[in-house]
Amino acid sequence: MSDSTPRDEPRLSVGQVAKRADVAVSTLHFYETKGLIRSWRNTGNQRRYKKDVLRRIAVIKAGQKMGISLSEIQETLGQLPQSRTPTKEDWANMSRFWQAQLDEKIAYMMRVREMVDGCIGCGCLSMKSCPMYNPDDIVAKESNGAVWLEQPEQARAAKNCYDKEN
Amino acid sequence: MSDSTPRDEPRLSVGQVAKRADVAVSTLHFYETKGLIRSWRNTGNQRRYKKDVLRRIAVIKAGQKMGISLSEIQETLGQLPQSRTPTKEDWANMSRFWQAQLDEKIAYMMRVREMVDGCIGCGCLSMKSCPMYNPDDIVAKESNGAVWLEQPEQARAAKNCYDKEN
DNA sequence: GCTTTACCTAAACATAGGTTGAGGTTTTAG
DNA sequence: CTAAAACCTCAACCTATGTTTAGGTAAAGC
Repeated sequence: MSDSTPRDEPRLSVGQVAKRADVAVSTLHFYETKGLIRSWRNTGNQRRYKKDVLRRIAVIKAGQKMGISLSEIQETLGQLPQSRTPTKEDWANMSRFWQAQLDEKIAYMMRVREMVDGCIGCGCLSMKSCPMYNPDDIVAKESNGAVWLEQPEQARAAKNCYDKEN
Repeated sequence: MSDSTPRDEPRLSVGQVAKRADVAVSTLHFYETKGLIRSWRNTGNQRRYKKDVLRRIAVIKAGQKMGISLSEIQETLGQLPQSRTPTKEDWANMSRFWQAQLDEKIAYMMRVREMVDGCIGCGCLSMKSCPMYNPDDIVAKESNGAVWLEQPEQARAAKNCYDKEN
C-alpha cells in the first residue's frame, strides 16, 4: 500500500539522493533504466524518491563490492515479496546468498594460485598438458558451482609436464 | 638476431596457431594490435609466426586466468630483455609477480567477506557509518597495494552501527 | 584450371557499467 | 521578475576483451 501511491512523506530530488548516496545523478538514471530503483515524478516531470531508495542503493553497492553483477542484484532484489526495499532481515538473507558466491570466487582464485605454484616449478606451459590453461581443466566452468574444487591432484600434476610442443 | 630476420625455421600460419593455442583467429589479430604478439608476412601478405608464439600465448592466458589485464600482461612482457618470449625462468619471475597481485585480490575479497559477515548481524547499511561501503573505508583504493589490510577492527565496528539516516 | 578453403583489412557489434554532451524545461534564490 | 542552478531526454562516448561481417586476395586440392 505504501508503495503504490506515495503521498505526504518527504520526497528526495535526484540531486539530494545522489549527494547522500555518493553516486552521480547519471548513475541514478542508469539504475532506473535497469529497474534497480524507481522514482515518481512531480508536476514538472522531475524525479522524486522515497527515502528508502537510499537503503536500496546501499544494498546495490554492497552487492557490487562483493562482485555481484547488476543483473544478478536486480534478480535478487526482484525476488523480495512485493519487490520491497530490503529490510534488515532481507539484507541478511541476500548477503548470505551473495556471500556464498563470493566464497566461490575466493575458492576459485585460491585454486588458480595453487596451480600457478605448481607451474612455476614446472615452467612447461604446455598447451596440451599444463593444468594452467588446459581447456577441460579444473576451472573450466568458472561460473557454475564449486565443481573444480574436487580435484586437487591436478595442481600437483603440474610438477613434471614439460614437453617439446612449444 | 634470431628475432629480426627469421629465415629457415618452420613458420606457422594464423590458422595453425589458432588451432594449437585454442584461440580464435580474430583473437590473434586482436593480440597483435595490442602488441602482445608479433608476426611476419609472407609474399602474399599472410601472417607467419615463429613457434614460440605459442608459449607467449600460453603466458598471456595464464596471466588472464590470474586476473591480470592484457595491458598489464603487455607491460610485464615488455620488461623482458629484448622483449623476448619468456623462458622458463622468465615465466617463474612473471608468475611470482602476478601471484602477488592475485594474493592481493584474494585478500581483498576475504576482507569484504569479513565485513559482510559483520554487516549481516548489523543490518544497518548506513551510508554514513557502515564500513561496507563507506567511501574512505578499508577497501577504498582497491588497486594500489594492501593498504586496506591494516585495519581489521573495522569489520567488528560494523556490529552496532544502525542509524536512522536511511 | 577451377573451386574451395584460408587469409587479408576495416568497421561494426557485443557486454558491463556507467559518463558526457546537446538542447530544452523547471525550480529556486535574490 | 529574472537569472542561475537543477533537472529533463536522448544519443554518443568510454574501457576491456574480443567476435562478426563485408568485401576482396592468396593458396591449396583435385
